[in-house]
Amino acid sequence: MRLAFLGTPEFSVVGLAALAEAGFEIACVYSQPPAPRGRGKKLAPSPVQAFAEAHGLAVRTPASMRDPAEIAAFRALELDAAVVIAFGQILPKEVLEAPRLGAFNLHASLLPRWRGAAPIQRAIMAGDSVTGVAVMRMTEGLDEGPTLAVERLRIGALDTAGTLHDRLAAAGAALMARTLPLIEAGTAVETPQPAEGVTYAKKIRPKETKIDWRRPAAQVDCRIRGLSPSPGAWFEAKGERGPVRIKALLSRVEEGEGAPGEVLDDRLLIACGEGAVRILTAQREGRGAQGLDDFVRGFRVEALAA
RNA sequence: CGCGGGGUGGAGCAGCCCGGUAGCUCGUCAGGCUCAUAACCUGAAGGUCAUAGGUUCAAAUCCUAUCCCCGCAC
Repeated sequence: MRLAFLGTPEFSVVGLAALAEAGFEIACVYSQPPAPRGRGKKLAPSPVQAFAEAHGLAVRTPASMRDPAEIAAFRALELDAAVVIAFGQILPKEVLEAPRLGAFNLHASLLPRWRGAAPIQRAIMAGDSVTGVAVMRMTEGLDEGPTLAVERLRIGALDTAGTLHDRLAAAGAALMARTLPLIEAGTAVETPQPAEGVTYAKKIRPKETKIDWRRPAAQVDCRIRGLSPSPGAWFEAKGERGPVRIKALLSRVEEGEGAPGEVLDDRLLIACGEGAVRILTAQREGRGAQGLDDFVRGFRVEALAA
């Protein structure tokens, strides 16, 4: 099968690698153009672009797929199908309809729940116990197309967006690789998404990352794990030279009572609006992530900053 | 040239401002105590203080350059 692959972040790389490995012909890889990333605001290629170049695949990084010249070039590829995994751009109808069989998207949620940008994080933040991956035929609406294959995955109590991301990426990559042949054979069944249960996974905003200890422990815990490892939920503790910003990367709900934000013991047990949360993995500014034992050895949290 | 933090025995940190004996918590090893222990007590091993220069009688500490890690912003 002759494919174009459109994707940008690490999540997409897993899918691209799987398709290449499975022997699909990757006519061209599309990714978002290099953008200033990381420290020093240096221009860096997206993970997908980096992977594609390292593996000798043709890559294009147009600023917009709406560009008529870009659309013409896309048509000229004479594709069987386009595979889109977290590309980061809305694709015009002309692009979706250019490949012989159409364009197919891998989405990391049980559609129609969590359509949109940050489905993995939102699922954990909402306290969902199950999520999944879905292959769907792309239509013009945002993640509204009919699904062709779905796989469910449980969300564990200690799952973070990071661990779940990895499992979903692997499961999704395999699902896509399995489903494409069915699509080509014409045996794949398209199921319209139900009208009920639609939710949207909005992009994570920095404002959402500060921990609000007044919320119930379960919610605080979900937020911590849903935002971990990136961008990370954080709070400020009282340090000798002023407040120290600490990221909570993994937590667990525990018994405990106290005023919200009260430090209940010397092992990062902090009172919430209801119950308490113990932080199991933490990271302070300038340092790497540390497990509870290591963190506590070098930095004692006695009270949170006001 | 975006802003900032950090690299100190195996792990996590303090010491740096105000140069002068290598400190703390833990781990490891040996011994002791104990019915016993991840508990407690005693002792020991283990460090080119990221790297390269410089200043100085003397540098973990001050100056310069380089490498690596991290947070914010993006």
